[in-house]
Amino acid sequence: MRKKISSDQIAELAQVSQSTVSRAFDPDSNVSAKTRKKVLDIANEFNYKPNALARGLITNKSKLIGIAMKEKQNPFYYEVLSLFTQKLKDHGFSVLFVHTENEEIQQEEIAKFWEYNVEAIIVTDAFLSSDLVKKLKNANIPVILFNRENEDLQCNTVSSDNIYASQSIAKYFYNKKHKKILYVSGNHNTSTNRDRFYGFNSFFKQKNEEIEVIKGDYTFETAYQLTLDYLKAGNIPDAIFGANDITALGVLEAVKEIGLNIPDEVEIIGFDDIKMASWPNYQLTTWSQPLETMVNETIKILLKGDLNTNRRIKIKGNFKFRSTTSN
Amino acid sequence: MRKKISSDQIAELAQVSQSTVSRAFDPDSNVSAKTRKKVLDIANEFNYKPNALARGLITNKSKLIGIAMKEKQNPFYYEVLSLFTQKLKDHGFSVLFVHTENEEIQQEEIAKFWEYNVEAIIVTDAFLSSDLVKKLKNANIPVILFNRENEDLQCNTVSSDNIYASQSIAKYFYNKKHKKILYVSGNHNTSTNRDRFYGFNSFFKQKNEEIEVIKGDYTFETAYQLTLDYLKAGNIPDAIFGANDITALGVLEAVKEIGLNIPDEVEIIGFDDIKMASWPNYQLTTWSQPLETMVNETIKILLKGDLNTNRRIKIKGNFKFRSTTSN
DNA sequence: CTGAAAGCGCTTACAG
DNA sequence: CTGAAAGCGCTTACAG
Repeated sequence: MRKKISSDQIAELAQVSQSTVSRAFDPDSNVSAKTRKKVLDIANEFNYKPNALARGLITNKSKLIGIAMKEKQNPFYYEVLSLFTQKLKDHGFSVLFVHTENEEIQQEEIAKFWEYNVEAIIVTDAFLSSDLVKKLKNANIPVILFNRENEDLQCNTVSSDNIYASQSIAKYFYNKKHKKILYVSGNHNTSTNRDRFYGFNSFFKQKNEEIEVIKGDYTFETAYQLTLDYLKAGNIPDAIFGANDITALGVLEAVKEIGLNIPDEVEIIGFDDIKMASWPNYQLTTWSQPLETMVNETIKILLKGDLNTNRRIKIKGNFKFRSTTSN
Repeated sequence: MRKKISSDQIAELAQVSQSTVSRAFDPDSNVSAKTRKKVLDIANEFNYKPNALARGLITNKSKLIGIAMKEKQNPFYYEVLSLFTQKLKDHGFSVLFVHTENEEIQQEEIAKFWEYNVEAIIVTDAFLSSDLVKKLKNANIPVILFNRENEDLQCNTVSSDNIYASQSIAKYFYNKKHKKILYVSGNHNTSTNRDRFYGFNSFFKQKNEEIEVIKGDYTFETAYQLTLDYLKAGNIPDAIFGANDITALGVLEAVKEIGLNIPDEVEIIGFDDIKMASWPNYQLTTWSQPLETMVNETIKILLKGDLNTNRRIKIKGNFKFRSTTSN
């Protein structure tokens, strides 16, 4: 098994020192144009590329970012992953990816991130114990929570402003003079659900109105089944807020099945604005998360590399009106 | 900015040599139980973990696998990614992930894999030029194509047996005595579409029957729109094969919208068996790809690390009957 | 079972 | 602008 070619060999072929080969690959290094061209040409010919492992070792910058994601069959997070890999690449970072199962990420799940000396860990739709965050901080690995918040955690956080969003949705329903309002929730142990419920519910509380709640889990199946049961029991809401799009789509199908007219008899609003929301058969009105801005803000924090900040960045989204509301 | 603790420092704390610290972390190394415990305890106390970059450099084994994926809003491939990261972890590998845009992956898109010395590259739902494959082979990086095939490419390939599958679907429709058969295709430049069309079409050719074709692109929207146009033009097929589930779901919605009864007037079969296919509102009959087996086979090849094989592994799937067929 | 030492392939002061 | 040399943090023959 032949080994890959190294800078030593390129140096010999180009008749320069190994340091010069190294410099030729660094645009900021002072190398004469002629020498650089010679080196790069030969490197190209032999398909030489600097070994990132060696580089990472000596510079103590792995140029690696760990992304841990708890997949929940929610396409939203795959859009997140795609966006991150693309944008991070623009900054010279590569992505070490790990899939996690639990809402709270365990140390062993991200141990590899540690070993590979990642420059930051982005945790998407899950969180970690404050103990783990502390350990990581000691090891000089900043953690950024994406779309999860936790007051106790000493780390940076980027999410959309869930309370503002759900209040806006509540306000929309309120102005429509809807009386029977239903919230179909997401997982109870998530900050997103907590905030969306809080914003939505507190708005109506203020107006002295009660809302009804179905406890979902951010999946289509649960939302569909429980909403169907609810409707079959004779409950006819005027307006339904599904805690995420997948949930709202489950709601939508249940309402359709019962034969209620959407949006005339029931208005439905989701959250996320995943691609499916715009499918012709759904045309779901939803709250659009400003994904691109969120990703950009995350990368901004990461580029600063400031470990001791504890920022809580919340980004406002906006309505995306389609045909499950009448406006 | 404090640096991470190294084996040197652990050695000093444990009053052993640095080599002994290293050995303590290798279960196959001969270290007395007592020494190992002492070292590991101290390592644990100080959150020391061997630096994978340094290890990769000296062993010339990065324990990194590159996965390149062309996302196509097809949830199937996210299940693939999840499965791979989980199973590879069991073998001590970590995943460098990259998202690509084009059907044919460019060198610069996977240059990072090269630099990080990945032990293999898994390409999912896309392919590479034979030139690139050759270069990678020279650099000692095996490529495994997952769910794409290409006769010209000198690399290993793992996919489900698309021809067998589509022939089985054709046979199913044929035995039902369906006359007007429609195939809604995927992208024409993919091997999956080529094989699925070939298997399906050739079966009917043999029986001297013609099928009709709509040119889709593996997306819901296109399948929905074109099928709707087709139906509105007065075409009423007895049976439709959608080249993947997302396509079949688009077809399903179009057929529903026209008001045809499924499965009595029209039978529909998809391909993949994504989670959505089993959603209560769809209940799509489909051809189930044996995902787990496919992933296992891929990892098997990878563990062998045999660069010069050129295997074409095809795995047979099976029907998953739901309510878009009557049987 | 343990230690001293070489070396993986780079980057980067230092010197000229 | 260029080269010689040190060193990043490991693994692994080699010797004892």
